[in-house]
Amino acid sequence: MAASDHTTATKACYDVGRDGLVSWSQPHAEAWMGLLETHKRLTRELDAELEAEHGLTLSALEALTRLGATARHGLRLSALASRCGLSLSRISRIIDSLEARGLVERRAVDTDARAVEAHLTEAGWELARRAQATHFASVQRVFFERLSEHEVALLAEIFSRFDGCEATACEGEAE
Amino acid sequence: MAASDHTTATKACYDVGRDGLVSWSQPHAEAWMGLLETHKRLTRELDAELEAEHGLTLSALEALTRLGATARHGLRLSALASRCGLSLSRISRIIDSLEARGLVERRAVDTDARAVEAHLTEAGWELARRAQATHFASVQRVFFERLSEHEVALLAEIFSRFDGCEATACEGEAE
DNA sequence: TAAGATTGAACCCTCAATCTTG
DNA sequence: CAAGATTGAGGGTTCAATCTTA
Repeated sequence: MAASDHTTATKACYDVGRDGLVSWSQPHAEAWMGLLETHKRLTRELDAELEAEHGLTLSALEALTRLGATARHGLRLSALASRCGLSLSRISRIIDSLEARGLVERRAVDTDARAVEAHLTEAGWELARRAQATHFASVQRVFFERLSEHEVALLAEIFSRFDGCEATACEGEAE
Repeated sequence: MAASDHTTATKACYDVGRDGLVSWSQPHAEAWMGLLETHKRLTRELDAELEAEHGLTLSALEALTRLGATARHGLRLSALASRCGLSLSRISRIIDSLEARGLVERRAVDTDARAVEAHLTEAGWELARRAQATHFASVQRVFFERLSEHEVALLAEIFSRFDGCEATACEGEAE
């Protein structure tokens, strides 16, 4: 695997092997691949659990949670999409399915006839709380239990650097 | 958001707010959400770039790379699936599309008539090297450039704890 | 013209069913 | 019967096209 030994150079993160194929130095490979694989493993497990227990997908739970986090338990679809990091198209269909289950309802906005707000119903609010409780316990079990407090803080700091925050997402709209 | 103050208790990672909705303590929220959002952001950017430059998806590049990493530039579909962390079904279709582009070919295995091996063609091998080179540079740009060497090692160590390594994936098959 | 939302097409992925061979 | 592979169905997601309204 012909690892590069000049650990002083911050830039040399990968090498070309004798056969012409590129490969990272070991810690780099493990950090990047580890991010991908850890994400895949954890989200699969959490998603399956959430689906089995509440018939919700991770994205649907996030939508419910974002709605529940606002004062009026409602948000415009476009605002919800941007907060969830999903396309407006996807959010529209997620709301379709939540509405069909009676967890959410669409309401017209009187100040702007183009807009639609999704609002939690009583059932939606109750499911949001129940699902969040079990989901949080699951995340605790599969993720936080393997980390020290110090490491949690470290990860929080590191991931905050990738926060993008691309203009539109940061406009602090009223709730 | 009514944060819990007993930082000595390692277990208290979330609280129930005055309104009944659960929320994590801030560093926990940022660590977990940060993992999800960072993964989403980075893979989207890398995937788009890879698609634009080489017409490959992240998974297709991984398949090509795994094949190129073996001595014979070939692997059984089931072995490839387990190394990529994808379903055999998905791998079969990825190989379909790579084969249609002349990057890979399916070969029968003489010792087991049920098995099929995917082998890199000359064109596939060349694309693998080119795509890897630009992809590695992209990962460097969007990921490693924001991390110190120490942090890379830290992340590698942390993510290794989530390695699952569930029996079948760990049987060191010959290449 | 542009913004908010919806819809159709297409891709990535998994699961279950099927077919073939050990 | 079990293992390797393929195929059909279905869900999650995005993009482009469309419709309505600011």
